[in-house]
Amino acid sequence: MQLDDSSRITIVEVAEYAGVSTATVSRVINKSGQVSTEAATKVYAAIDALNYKPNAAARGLASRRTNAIGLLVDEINSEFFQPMLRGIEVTARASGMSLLISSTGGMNKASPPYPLGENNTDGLIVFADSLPQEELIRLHKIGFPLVLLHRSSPPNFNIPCVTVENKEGARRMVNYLIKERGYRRIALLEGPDSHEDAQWRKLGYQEALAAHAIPFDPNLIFRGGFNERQAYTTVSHWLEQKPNAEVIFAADDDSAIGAMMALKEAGLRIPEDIAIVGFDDIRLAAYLDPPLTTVRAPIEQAARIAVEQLVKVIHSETVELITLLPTELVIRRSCGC
Amino acid sequence: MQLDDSSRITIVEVAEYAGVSTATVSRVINKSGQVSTEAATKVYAAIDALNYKPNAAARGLASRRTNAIGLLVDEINSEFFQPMLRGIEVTARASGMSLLISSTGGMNKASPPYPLGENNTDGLIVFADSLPQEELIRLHKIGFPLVLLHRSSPPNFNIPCVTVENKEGARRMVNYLIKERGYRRIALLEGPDSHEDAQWRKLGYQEALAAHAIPFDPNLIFRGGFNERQAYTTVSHWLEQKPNAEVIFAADDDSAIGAMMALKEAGLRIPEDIAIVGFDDIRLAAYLDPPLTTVRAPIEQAARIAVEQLVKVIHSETVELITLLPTELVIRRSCGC
DNA sequence: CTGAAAGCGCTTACAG
DNA sequence: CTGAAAGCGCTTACAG
Repeated sequence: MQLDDSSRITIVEVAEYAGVSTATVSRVINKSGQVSTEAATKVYAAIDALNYKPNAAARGLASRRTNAIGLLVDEINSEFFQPMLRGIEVTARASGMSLLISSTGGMNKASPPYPLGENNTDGLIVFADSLPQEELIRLHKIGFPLVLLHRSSPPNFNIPCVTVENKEGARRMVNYLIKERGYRRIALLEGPDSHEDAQWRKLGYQEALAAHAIPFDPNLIFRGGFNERQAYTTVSHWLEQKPNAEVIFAADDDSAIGAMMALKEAGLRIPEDIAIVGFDDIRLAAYLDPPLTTVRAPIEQAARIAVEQLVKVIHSETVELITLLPTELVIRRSCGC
Repeated sequence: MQLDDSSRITIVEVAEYAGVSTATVSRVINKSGQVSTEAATKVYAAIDALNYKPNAAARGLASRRTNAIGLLVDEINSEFFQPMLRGIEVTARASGMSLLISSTGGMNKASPPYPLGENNTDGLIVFADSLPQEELIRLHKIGFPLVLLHRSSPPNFNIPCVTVENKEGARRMVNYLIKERGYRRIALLEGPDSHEDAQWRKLGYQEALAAHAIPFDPNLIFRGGFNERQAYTTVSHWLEQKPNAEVIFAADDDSAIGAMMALKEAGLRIPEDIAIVGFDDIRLAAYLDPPLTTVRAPIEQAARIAVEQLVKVIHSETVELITLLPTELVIRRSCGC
């Protein structure tokens, strides 16, 4: 279906209607350069009368700016993304930038082409492991604005990143389980190795154990994959071996949900027979039976800040290289409180 | 921060490197027109060697296509959006289209400019009430590809739409409450008037009552606003007047959650003192206490189909004018079963 | 099958 | 404060 060409209004028509040059129209639209009030008034009137809308592609080509930022994620596969996408969309729009969203989930992430980059955006928010390190470095080297979300910069490259206090949150949670609840056999349902949130949370778990002189036991580490289904399967199999953990620390709430389902199916009572805690505090966490003790992560806020930083980088302003947002323990009944 | 200009590879460099014209390079990239295998091989080699990426703005300007589709929503404010955004992103990428997402939530929706339209996309998915009817009609009149999601076409304009069987789902739910559960005083916690899902669901409610000769009682209609907080407030106030409804039909699961909270706070047992049901079957519904009886809506599937249709419209293919996806009763304990 | 050239609709030095 | 003109990096008739 072709657009009705007769209705295509360009800057030329506006200029003619207003009796000025296209350069002046451009200056008025972009509020760039000096324009007399008189000329500006005529231009605004013309724009209104003709219902003119600048062509984004032409602007982009001429100015070498797209006025768009991109968000790259792996896959929109959990509740986690609702607050994140909301924060990004709201802030992008408030900054006057268009927002392009794409995922690299289906493709071979190791090699190009990637859907978003220097040819179609002014800058990119890269979530977690949605892009390989080499591509990050390539983009950064050509001076392309980049902000990492829930991931830190490759060493020596200083790409700004925004994330939450994963290690500290996990450390505090495990510390709480040991000190306040008296648990010593704490299983970890860990996230994917490729996901930095998972790595930091595991580290926090290990540090807390060490601080209490509890030896790290590899037999208490299991794959939850930040994924309900995988956690369910893992925990179901695990239970067949009569494990003697007192509590499961699920590295995110999604895997906690899967684990809880497996525990219940095995006839175990939570938290009497085995306790469980999660991480993130997604909306569902408070509604589980029993309600899930977890670590609250400010997901929407991190997303907002990432966009604000990206806009600054695009404008060549300086930004924090590392933004670490505090997390907070949320004690509910699943840990035996 | 300026991109390193020396690294800017254009189609001209590729053509020189390959020893062909830019027209040939363009034909290879776009697989348009005839190109000898020999020439194509050289071009591919050049693209690889130079790490060339076509400039999206230039392509858009020259071809008058942006290769992008837009999604317009009101506000990304509930879990509902996770499956919807996922469905749209996945299908857009599978179709080789970029995806622009924006919301009209903060702005005065009645008047332009709108963030997405004919100047920056090849077509638009318009969700619910994110755009006023006049803008829809304006876009459609200039031949701009449009698909409506969870909303039907303005009369006489035949804009393709994709939605779920709201009326039928609501009708079946209320019918079930009357016939199987014996309820007769059924309160409706309705959604926003501006949201078509809300209108159809109310209609289904009314039809089911009529079919059983139960008079429609305006005193049993309350505003839930498709919103947990609003539903909570509404139901809390309502309870102060000692209402005698036997069951609440919340027009979506979010408002059902708010209502349940208000009921519990008032010391009412669900479903013994008052039953409740919802609509949508968001993930949380199954985890509520008691688990929520609701109507399952295929949200992700509707989103996928909408994008597929939009791509067809962009390619001037014919599509269904109305796609109505079936909904399904999901019986859980909140209705007294 | 291929290339020269016009043109897409803007922005931006440059000159005045 | 204003305009003429070049140019952004592609695509696409057109001619061969």
